[in-house]
Amino acid sequence: MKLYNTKTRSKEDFIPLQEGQLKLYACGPTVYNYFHIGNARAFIIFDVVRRYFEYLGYEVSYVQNITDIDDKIIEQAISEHRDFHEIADKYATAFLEDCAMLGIKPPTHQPRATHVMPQIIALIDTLVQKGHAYEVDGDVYFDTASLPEYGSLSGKQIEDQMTGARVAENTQKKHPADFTLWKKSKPGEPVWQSPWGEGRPGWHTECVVMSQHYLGESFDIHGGGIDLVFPHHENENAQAMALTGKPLARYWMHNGFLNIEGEKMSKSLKNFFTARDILEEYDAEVIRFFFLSKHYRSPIDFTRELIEESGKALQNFYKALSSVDFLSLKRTEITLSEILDVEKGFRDAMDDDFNSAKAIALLFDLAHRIRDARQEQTHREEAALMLVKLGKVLGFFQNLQSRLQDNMHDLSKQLIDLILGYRKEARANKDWALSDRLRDDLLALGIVINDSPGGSTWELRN
RNA sequence: GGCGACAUAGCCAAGUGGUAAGGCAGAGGUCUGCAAAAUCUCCAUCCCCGGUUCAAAUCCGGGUGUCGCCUCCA
Repeated sequence: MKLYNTKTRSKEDFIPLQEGQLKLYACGPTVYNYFHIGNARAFIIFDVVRRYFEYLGYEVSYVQNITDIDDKIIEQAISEHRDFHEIADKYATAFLEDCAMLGIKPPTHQPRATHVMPQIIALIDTLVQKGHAYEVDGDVYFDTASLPEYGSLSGKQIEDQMTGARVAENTQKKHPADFTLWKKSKPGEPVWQSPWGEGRPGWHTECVVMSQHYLGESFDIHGGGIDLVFPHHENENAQAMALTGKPLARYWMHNGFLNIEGEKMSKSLKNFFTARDILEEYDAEVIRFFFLSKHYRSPIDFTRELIEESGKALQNFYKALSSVDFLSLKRTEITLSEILDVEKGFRDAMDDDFNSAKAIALLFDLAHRIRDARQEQTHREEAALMLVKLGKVLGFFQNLQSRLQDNMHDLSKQLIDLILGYRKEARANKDWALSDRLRDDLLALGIVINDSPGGSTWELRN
């Protein structure tokens, strides 16, 4: 298993801290709004990381935070004229709903920042006592100069980067790179009591507290979007280094950005889509296919044409599974070496820094085998079993049964409507013998015809 | 100013030294009363220039182009 580590900018062999166990942390949302389609990409990618490790037999602890106190939430609360708690709850609930819609398996733990406030304050206090943080008039800052390793994750040299960068003047800080750990409250803002007076936590600290609480002071993989490398993850790691002398995580994984029609998604360009918007229009599984058909570290361009293309491509799997009547398969064993080789190829692809695009190509290979009329029946069934097995590792086929049954259901309805069409024609020709025969035959199948002046309808007899 | 990513067929996209996966679209064959479906086959030498090598999409150097980060951001 190799994965690309942002910290070293290279692919490395993955070696877990404890054999057979994966401690994974991926940054969740700040719940000030519905999350957008770019967030969805990250959530789906780390869902697949988690599923793949589980498939490999790892015992996975997957923690994802819900940051429910932050400037943006306060701003949103003001604009909606509501309490910040209500806003945070509203969007946290929406977040969970949307993730479920996307077929994302719930993380092992999903802690909220406001539930760990004593620990956040304790962490900041420790940093102050260790000389890595300082207070100025109710605000507490992390002292980046106190940590020689600061910048090592993102590859930034503090002195260089600040020239020309748009960094707001803050005369309170000792150094422009110093970041806020604790923020003195302004009137009307939510407050917690602290050794530095009433205030609230800055960004970055809650992730350190929550990840270490569930995963230990240093864990295996920390993930998030590429934009989080700096400053968020750099600052998280700095706190951990200052606290324990050890990095927060051994491997840092970051997914690439999502653009819309070739442009950066932004509210001002009016190309900002929430996952909720997209899910109204497209199937979650199609969205997942779209994301996984490209490597997670590459930028991805979101267009309707490409989503629709993904839908067509995905349809191949269902056609194949329908052709073997997958739901009626009794066998579960896969013994054919050719099919097992495909599984090996799938693992090789996924072991290579989660090459899901290559893995999907192997799923098509299976679909192709299933649909190839020249194959022996047994081979087709084994290929179908493997297709579902591997597809599920990527999070596909979660509603396989209803999906395949719905197809059948729709077909039945269409067939009945078709027969009713013939009967209508027969009745128009006063061919009562045929008309009655059609009605009786349908009735024998439990389908009741109701004739009315406006036409005929049908229902199933209970 | 600093840092980084990317550039593969009409489109999307894998591929880090040995002669270009897969998907969408397209073309042709089989099948077929016609059509559709199904199925089979076909469709690129990898942005440009130079270098290393028996051999490069793949390594090195130089261009060109696109995008991103350094400010809240997945």
